[in-house]
Amino acid sequence: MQFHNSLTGRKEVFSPREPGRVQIYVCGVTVYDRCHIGHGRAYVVWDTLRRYLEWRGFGVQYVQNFTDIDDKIIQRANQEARPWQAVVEDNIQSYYADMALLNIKPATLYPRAMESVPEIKDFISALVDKGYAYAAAGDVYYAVRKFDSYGKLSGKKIADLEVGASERIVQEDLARKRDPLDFALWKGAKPGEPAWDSTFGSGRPGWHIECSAMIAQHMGETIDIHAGGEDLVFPHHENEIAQSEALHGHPLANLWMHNAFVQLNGEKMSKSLGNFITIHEIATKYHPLALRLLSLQSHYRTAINFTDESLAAAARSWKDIEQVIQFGYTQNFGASGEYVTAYVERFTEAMDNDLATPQGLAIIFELVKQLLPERNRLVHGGALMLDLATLAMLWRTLIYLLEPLGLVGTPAFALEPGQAFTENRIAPQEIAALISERRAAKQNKDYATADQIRQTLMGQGVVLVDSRDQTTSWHWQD
RNA sequence: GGCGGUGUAGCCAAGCGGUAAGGCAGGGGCCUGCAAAGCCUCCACCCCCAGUUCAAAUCUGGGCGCCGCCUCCA
Repeated sequence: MQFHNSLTGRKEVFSPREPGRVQIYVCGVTVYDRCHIGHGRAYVVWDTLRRYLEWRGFGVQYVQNFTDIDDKIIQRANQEARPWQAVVEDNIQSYYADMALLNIKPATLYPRAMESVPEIKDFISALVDKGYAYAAAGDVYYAVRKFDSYGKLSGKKIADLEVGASERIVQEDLARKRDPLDFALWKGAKPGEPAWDSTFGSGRPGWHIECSAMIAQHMGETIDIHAGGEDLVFPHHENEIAQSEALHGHPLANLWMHNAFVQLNGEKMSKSLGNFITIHEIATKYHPLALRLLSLQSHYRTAINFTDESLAAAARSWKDIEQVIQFGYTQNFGASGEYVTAYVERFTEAMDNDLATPQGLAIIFELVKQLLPERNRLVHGGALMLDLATLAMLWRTLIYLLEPLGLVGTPAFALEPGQAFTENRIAPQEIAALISERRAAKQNKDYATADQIRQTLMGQGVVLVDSRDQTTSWHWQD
């Protein structure tokens, strides 16, 4: 099993520190707003990593934080004229709901930064004691130049950074910092903002220190995998490394993995740019697993350009998979039994190669392509081409392979997809009446009337299927 | 400007030196009163130029385009 390590820039054989056990930490969201489809892609990717490792037999500790204090949260609370805690709580609940839509397994632990303030303060004190950090007028800064390997993750050199930093420096911060590159570990309290007491004075933690402190608190000094969005490589993850490795003297994580972004019209989608579509919004129009499928159709290190066309295509593909899944359940093919090992081997080989989900999905579609026509033959009254035992084995293999991709199971849907269309459906008795009316018309060779009835029902989402034996069956369009 | 990534059909995408997987969309045919479903079938000068090689989408060199990071951001 190989994964791409951002630290070395190449694929490496994966070997956890303890055999059979993997610790993964993923940087979570700052909870001042709802999640957009970019967040969805990111967490689908890391959930798939987690599921795949579990599928391969590892025990996985998956920890993902919430940043629950920050300038934007304070700003949002002021706008909405309510406590920052309320903004945080609402958005965390929305986060859980949105992730459930995408069939993302709950993390082992969701630590919140504000629950770890004591640990954060201790961490900062220890860095000060070791000479890596210094207090300045109520703030505490990390002295970047003290950490020799600063820049090793992002490939940046201190000399290159100086230019950028000096151009954008905020004058009042510069006055306190010994060096423009230094970053805040503790921010001195400002009037009217939430603050916590500390030996450095009243204030709140900087963003980067949260993750370092919470990883140490909940997972240990070195973990197997640290993951997050590629935008976090610099400065966030670089700073985490500087903090944790300066204090502990050994690697924070052996493997660093980063997901590429979702673009909208060729441009980065982000809260800052304001060009985002929320997961919630998508789920009212499409089955949310179509979004999961779309995310997995691209490799996690490749940008996805999100368009209506690509989502619509994914929705059609998802419908095929969904129909095949349903087919097996109605046929009672059973979840246990033999698999077609050739498919399992090819799937495993693809996924072992840096989580190559597009190739994994190609194998999924090979199975779907065999099963779907059989399902359709059955629905439309034709005879099956394959025997049931073979179909059952193919179906079981499909279900088995869909599991690590998170495309099967029972997602806790907060919204019923397509609910708007199902509420006012035509009654089956009415359909039956129209079918017999149409049969009479057909017998009289009144095809105009027959076609009109077909059209009418089609408008109601009902598809009529004529069989050779003069009978007509029907099913919902979706 | 520095660092990183990427460029394969209308769209997504595989490919890791041996003559272009798979999916979506689309075209044609058989079947059908019309449909649906099924079956058959069609659909790529691999960003450009120059090398290496018997052989290159794949390797080397040089261009060009797009994206990201360098500032809060998955």
